[in-house]
Amino acid sequence: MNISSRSLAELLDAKPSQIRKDLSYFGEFGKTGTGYNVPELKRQIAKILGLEQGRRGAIIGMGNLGRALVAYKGFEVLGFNMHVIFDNSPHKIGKKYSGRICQDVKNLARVARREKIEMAILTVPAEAAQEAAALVASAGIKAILNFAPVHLHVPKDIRVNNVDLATELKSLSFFVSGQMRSKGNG
Amino acid sequence: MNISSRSLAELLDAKPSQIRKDLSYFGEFGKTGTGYNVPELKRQIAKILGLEQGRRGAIIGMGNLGRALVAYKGFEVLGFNMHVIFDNSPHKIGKKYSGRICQDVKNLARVARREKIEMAILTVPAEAAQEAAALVASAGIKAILNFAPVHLHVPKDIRVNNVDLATELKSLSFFVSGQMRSKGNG
DNA sequence: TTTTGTGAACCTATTCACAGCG
DNA sequence: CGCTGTGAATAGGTTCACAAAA
Repeated sequence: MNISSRSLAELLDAKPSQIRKDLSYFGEFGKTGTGYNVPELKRQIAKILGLEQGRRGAIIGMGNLGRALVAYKGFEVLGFNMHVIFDNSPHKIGKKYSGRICQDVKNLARVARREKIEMAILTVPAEAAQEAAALVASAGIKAILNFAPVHLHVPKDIRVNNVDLATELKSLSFFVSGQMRSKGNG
Repeated sequence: MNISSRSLAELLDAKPSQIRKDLSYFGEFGKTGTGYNVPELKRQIAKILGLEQGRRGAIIGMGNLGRALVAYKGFEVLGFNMHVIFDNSPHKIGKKYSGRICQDVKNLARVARREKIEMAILTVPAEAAQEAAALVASAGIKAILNFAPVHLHVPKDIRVNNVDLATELKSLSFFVSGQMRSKGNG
């Protein structure tokens, strides 16, 4: 099964040249006149993203959002195992969520080492986020997906991706209010 | 209470010139030698984002994530009312979630008009997302915050902001795998 | 002084356009 | 032919650096 940069671009609504340029940064995956072999391209992208061997992560914060994420089945098929869960509340530590026992976040470093955790999802309240991030950092975890609406201060070898729903809604509000130039705002 | 572009930049970790340039697109909010008056700046930004009068939204899809979002208190303080909720399942329609009665998504257009809904949060399964987006579009709603991991095809006067957790995790995986140039990837 | 607002300079990203391969 | 990969050309975004304001 093959696909051209043109079809790929239609699917993602982008320009074909963008697809080709982006892929060209990592290798030559296409065949002139034919396009890209889909299973092969998929394999190559998984390799680029470091998803071949699977990645293990922890979810910190068993509030509504944290519980929703533990229950979510969609990560596993991509090679993510996000099943080690933490909280700081005595009411939650030891309880099971989606079949996993909630651990004390104080033990993050120890458990993370044992479970080979490489990434952390932060679903704690805003007030608790910076402290949680510090724990993550001192546990040697280098990647954080942060849902708390605060800017985290972390050592610069740690990557933080923020998912800020309030910002997304503000962006939509700006669009709805009708003052936008034309293209995307953040 | 005043703040300089320098302090603001430190807080957000950005360059001061970035702060000043960005604000300058919308007006002259600062005082030379003094900086920006904080409450005034806040008011101006709320005005720019169209948040003065508050915005009303619907949440479509009462799965784990949808229920977590209805329960979330953090939107209201920003001026968002996201309390009209929908699903397509007979098991959920008529049930209460965080005190709100779940409506049949088939009635989206009628309810949206009555409730002056301007934005929609989509928390439906991937397979249902395109159909839900079509319903949103025909209800006259022009802004969508989409949590489903699919690219939505909508009329071009509709804005879609995507929150794709799988993409975020892939981005972190790429970082953890250690092949990154130095700065941010999407 | 201090600090804004802004052209100019710089840097990065996107798109074009075409040689060359199958 | 059809289509990729890629330099060259554009466009877009960021940072510099300074005149003017307080």
